[in-house]
Amino acid sequence: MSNRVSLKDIAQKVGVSTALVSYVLNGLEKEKRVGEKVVIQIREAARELNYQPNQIARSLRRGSTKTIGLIVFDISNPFSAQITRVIEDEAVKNGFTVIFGSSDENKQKSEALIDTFLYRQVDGFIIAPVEGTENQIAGLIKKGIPVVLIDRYFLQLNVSHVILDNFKATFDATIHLIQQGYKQIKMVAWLTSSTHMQERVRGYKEAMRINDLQAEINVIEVPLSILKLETEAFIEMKLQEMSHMDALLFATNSLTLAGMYCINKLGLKVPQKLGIIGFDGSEAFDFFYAPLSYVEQPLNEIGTKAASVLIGLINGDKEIVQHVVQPVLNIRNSS
Amino acid sequence: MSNRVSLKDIAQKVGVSTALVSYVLNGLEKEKRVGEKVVIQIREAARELNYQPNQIARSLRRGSTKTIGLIVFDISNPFSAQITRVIEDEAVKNGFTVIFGSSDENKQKSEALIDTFLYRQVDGFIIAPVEGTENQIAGLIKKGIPVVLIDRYFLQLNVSHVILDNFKATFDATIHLIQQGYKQIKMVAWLTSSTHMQERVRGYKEAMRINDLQAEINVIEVPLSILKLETEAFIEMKLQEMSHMDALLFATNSLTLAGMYCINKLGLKVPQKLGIIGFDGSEAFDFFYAPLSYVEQPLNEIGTKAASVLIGLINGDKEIVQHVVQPVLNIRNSS
DNA sequence: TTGAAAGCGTTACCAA
DNA sequence: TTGGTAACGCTTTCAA
Repeated sequence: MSNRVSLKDIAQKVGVSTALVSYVLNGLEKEKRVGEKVVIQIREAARELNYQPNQIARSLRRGSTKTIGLIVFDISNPFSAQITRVIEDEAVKNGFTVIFGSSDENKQKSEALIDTFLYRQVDGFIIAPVEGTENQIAGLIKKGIPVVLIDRYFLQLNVSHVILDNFKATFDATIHLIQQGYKQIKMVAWLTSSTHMQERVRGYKEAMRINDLQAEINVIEVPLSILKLETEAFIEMKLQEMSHMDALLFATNSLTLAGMYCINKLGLKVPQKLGIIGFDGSEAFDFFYAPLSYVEQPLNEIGTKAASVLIGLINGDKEIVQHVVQPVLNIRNSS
Repeated sequence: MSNRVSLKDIAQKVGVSTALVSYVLNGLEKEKRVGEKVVIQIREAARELNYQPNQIARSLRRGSTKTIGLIVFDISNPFSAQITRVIEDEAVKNGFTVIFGSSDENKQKSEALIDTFLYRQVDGFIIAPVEGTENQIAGLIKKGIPVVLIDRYFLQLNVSHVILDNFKATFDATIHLIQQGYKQIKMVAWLTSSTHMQERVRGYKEAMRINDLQAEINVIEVPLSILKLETEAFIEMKLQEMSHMDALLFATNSLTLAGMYCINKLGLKVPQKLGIIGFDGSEAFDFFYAPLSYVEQPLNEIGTKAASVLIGLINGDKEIVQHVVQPVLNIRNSS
């Protein structure tokens, strides 16, 4: 009972060529000066046969699919999911559909996804790029395919991106901790050479430095290769080794959550014995016994901007847009 | 610098027809008995020219897109996001790509998404169906398009689905509360005639009934139309009106979270004065001062099963599969 | 063993 | 002004 009605069926029924039907159904009847009665007949027939245009055929012909390929780290992660939602809305508003994939921070998966999306002729990409995939991104650019990076970028690559002011994020957070009287402030970060992580570490260090606290600078670097459950154990171990420490600044959401479990387990008193600032929001932060202060990324702005820049590029904009959004420091009971 | 290399380019370069190239690049050289040197030449040329097959053209020709259309309520909601991830993995494993959209529990959006995905010729749908969209789903079935519903289903509709045993979920939870000595157990649910919600309410009522607690049955019904922030205020109001109550059972994740905010605000002592059981997991549950007991849906099973059933249908299975998964009751400090 | 050619459903060029 | 018809890139049948 498949409803495969094509332009040809309508054309036959009305007794005209498919061209006319196409014009009318695309609203070009004025421009192409199609006879009035023919227009009405075609409209009528289309409704009667319940005609549904075939986007695949249209895409093949037009050379554009009205599809955006989105690559995030993990769609089940709230950060990815929220930004995906914002991108979806902006895409739909502009008549685009989103196909997505999760890279799991894995180079091979990233490449496989890019290839799949290329085969499917996406009009452009929004990518949260995995470390070490400069060449994959560069390859897209060389092919002339519109790309916007989010969350992270590559210094050597002249590509549009929308990212957080990572330096300012941790700089402000550290300054706040110092103002609250904390001095032995340690940071928990991922061990990676990614620019965004380097910038977050630099923000912390710089804030410490200009307050004459160099001696206290100490970054707990968690290897990326570690499994989720091990993260907690690793941080716990490091915290116990730490001889003096009165505040902790976390570099990402996942590290914050792992840290919260540790702090609960070790029974550290927040904020009296230990000040904490987390990264990104989470409902879990609200229910920690001392609701967490945290650095908030304006996800709406990032997503909307990324999508609109990409759609601009798809529509022919030539200008590379590198947009930096400002973090918001939400202060609550934990610092 | 666009890399538009087609079969024809390779054919020309090697001096053969596009048919041969197609065979070789699809691995049919044995079956079609293509000459050995020709095979090698074609492979070589394809690599040299960096040939990328055009899925759009292939889809048009084959009449299948290897694409799954996924409609969830809201991709930014962790429940949707997690199940999406599972579906993604299963899809990728089988060579499918996922296009998705958020319905926001809105009939119009649901219909628009279905239409968009139809135009795009998806091979099948996985849908968490919005209340009142029976006809939209029925329309797909009538067209012969494979559909699998998740989370909810329609009694009148004979469609494949994968859902939770909703009755058992709340029945078991209520029984547990009763066994812990709670008697004045109230339920917080959405006000809707959806089967899944009705079943959850029924599970609660039945457990109360068989324990001679009919008199205590009381369902706080939150209107669906309410805004997120209002949910909290509404529940708070109802809780204050409640003259006697010693336990609360929440019917969904969002209601649980809203309830947790209220309980914190009203300063109710959990579990001494009030037992709580939530629905679905959440990191926030872990950090509530009395870590929450909750009914867990096996999301992995739901997603995997839904995807595999759908792929089965796409590949020609005729059988309608209606799969019910079992809830897991996780008991912790709050009950 | 190979190739010509017919489509898939649409759009858009160009001829009348 | 209107309407054929070629072409988008691929698969697949049929003939050579």
